[in-house]
Amino acid sequence: MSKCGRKKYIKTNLRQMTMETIESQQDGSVTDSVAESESAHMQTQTGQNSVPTLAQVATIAETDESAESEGVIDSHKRREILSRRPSYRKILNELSSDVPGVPKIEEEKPEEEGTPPNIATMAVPTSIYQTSTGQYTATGDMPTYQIRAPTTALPQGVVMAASPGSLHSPQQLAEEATRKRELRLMKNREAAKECRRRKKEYVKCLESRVAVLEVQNKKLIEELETLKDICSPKTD
DNA sequence: TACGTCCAACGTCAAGGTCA
DNA sequence: TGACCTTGACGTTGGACGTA
Repeated sequence: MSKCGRKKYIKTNLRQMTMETIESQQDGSVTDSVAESESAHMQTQTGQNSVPTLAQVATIAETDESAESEGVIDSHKRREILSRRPSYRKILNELSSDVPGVPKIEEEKPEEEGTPPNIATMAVPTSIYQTSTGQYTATGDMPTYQIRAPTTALPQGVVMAASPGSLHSPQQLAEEATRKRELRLMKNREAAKECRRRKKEYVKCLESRVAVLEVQNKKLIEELETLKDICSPKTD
């Protein structure tokens, strides 16, 4: 790890520890604005009760504090409380059905739909890079890393097509497990990218909606003032 | 120019959600 | 019910930018 990288690693850990300390002392309030908007949205738009609101989170946290004398919320518990929310696509699509003008997050690209599921849909990057930590990335913007050429012309998933019943030796089973893991990681990699893209789109949409609502609010206030002026009796 | 800081993006893990 | 999907959390990285 480079010096800068190590420094950032230490800094990140310190920041994380600091955040945990702060959060444990803030009545369980959430500092993440995205999570805040999502929770608030969940309460107002979908009406689902599976995800606690901010107030509920705070209440739960306070209850925990009373239970734990030190007042330190277990990070795992917080994670359980805050972890699950509906997908951005779902939230936004529900929102768009309620409010005209709110764009929907589009479904998967047609080119992906045109391919068979699972194995054949695996998108294999043209260039796969291996980082210094052994990670792989397909961004293509890291020239300092050596290019790791694909071992075969076919996606790895194609090899996965072999039926498990044909595997006998422990070595074959191990290879199969490794391939399954690599396939899962690759799929999850792509899913994470897509998820982040949706999240950005979702946040943009919320921001634009805030702007629209602010304008509407301003207009209504002005209208109210005008009506007040009209309706109020003249004193002189 | 070296260094520090911030930020965006990434890969991975874990856990809840969804669906056949 | 198991396989797969989705997404928050975490750790890591590189680039941009300010500063001494």
